[in-house]
Amino acid sequence: MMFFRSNGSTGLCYSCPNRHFRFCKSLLNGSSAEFDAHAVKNIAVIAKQYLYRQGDMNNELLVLREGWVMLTRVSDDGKRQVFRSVLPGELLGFQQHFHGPAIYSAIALVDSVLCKVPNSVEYYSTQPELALSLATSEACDKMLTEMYLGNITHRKARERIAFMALEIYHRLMLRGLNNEYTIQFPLKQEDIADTLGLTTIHVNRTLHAFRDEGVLQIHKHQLTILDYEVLYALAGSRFEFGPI
Amino acid sequence: MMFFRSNGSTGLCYSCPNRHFRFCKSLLNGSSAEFDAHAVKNIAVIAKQYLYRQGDMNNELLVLREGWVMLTRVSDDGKRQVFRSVLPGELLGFQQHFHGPAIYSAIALVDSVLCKVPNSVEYYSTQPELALSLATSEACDKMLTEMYLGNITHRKARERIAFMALEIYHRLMLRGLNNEYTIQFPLKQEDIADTLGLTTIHVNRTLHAFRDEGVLQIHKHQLTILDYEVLYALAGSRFEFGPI
DNA sequence: AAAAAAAATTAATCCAGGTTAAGTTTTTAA
DNA sequence: TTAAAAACTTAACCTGGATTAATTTTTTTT
Repeated sequence: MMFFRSNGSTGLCYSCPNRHFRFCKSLLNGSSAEFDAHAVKNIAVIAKQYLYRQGDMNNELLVLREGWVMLTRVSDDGKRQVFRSVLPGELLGFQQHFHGPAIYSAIALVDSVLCKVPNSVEYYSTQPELALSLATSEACDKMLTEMYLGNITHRKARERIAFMALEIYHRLMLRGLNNEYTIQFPLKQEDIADTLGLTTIHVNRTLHAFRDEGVLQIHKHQLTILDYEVLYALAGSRFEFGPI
Repeated sequence: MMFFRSNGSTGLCYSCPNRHFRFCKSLLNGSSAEFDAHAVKNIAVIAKQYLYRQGDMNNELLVLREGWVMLTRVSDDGKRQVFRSVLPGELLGFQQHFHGPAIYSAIALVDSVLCKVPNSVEYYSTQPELALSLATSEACDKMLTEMYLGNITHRKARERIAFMALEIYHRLMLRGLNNEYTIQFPLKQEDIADTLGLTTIHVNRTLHAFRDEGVLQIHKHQLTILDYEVLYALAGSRFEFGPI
């Protein structure tokens, strides 16, 4: 774990903004004496650090406490696929085989803090509520991936970008991480391109058009929705069937 | 459940070809007295019947025993997305909210038999191993969806079709449902198109080219791989990181 | 503060796959 | 057994976005 710069502090679940959501809620609600919320290990990473890389074994199971993590995979032919962004409160690192190789890399895009959670079959085999929470978390990720699949398949560049912007805005808004119509947005044009199956050049062209039209603006790592109605019409309200 | 034609028989898990795999294995291994493997309700559907439709509430949780089920969703703009095929032994119908609306429709492409499995939070809250099996099942679906996302994003029509053919062949082979290099293949060209984000016309063109080149052939609902090496090279071995 | 690297921008050309518009064949229903 | 519907096929043309090739701006490192 040489990539991590641990701040050494014990967890502070009881004051964590994520404590009422998703996996954290189940962890804290559990009647288990085995899990001590005060003993959650915080892990701090700085921007551009990898949490793990595709192929790595024995990964941790983590919840993102604050920051922004992006999941990417480079295929044989050298092309990079960005799968999705992991936002605060979301689980990271669960897969079919607990200790099998990771199929994608996880990179922190900004300084981030993550919390280590139990990651053994044995542990979850005694905690049905937590195991079910794992299942729910996976179902949410699956649904998000399916939404992107449906968005990219058959749709044009403008619609794809509109969808992606609204989807991320929506997901951050549910966490109260927006400021009116503005959000922090650490993704580069290349990241957007590799998420949506476009070239950087075409993403640039399209973003320019959106700015000229007063629809959407990305400037200095801030994304601002200038015309929600137009963006919504372009996105096709697909993002609304997403996970809660 | 008026769509279903139940054969009324009790389940025969102990002679089911799926009993050693995935969710079924966990069901049967469970020491719970609550689940009686002899009481599994079989549900038979004929080809072209919907198991449920997008928007339906209170869906069953099902395992496909035999046959072929396809998951599709029609979006606002009338376009249809095919998400994936569900093959024997796979779980069907789990989602974030047990009794929320289905986000896609499930249709049987051939006469099929499904088994009803427990579908209440309460049940899984007492069965940690089963809950964990749900999580694993969702992780597998998620990985498959991610594979398709990576395949479709940035790749050309020939590669997409090669990938899809090999992926399905591979998944059926693991179940022993192949005959040498031939599999039963109930998908229409339109289904392939709606899976991969292509037009029916271009799928037709490409399949013709594959047949002329001696790579792949689909005829009378049978898919035959004529040149595995070439297909494998086109697919980019992406399908190998899939679920087991 | 200067140098180097990364990211964003702009323009010109090109092509994979979409669109439109017929066919033809196969399957299903009457 | 025939009629109708669904699925498949073929061809001509067109366009959204890829490719190639610079240049400029911003960010990071020294």
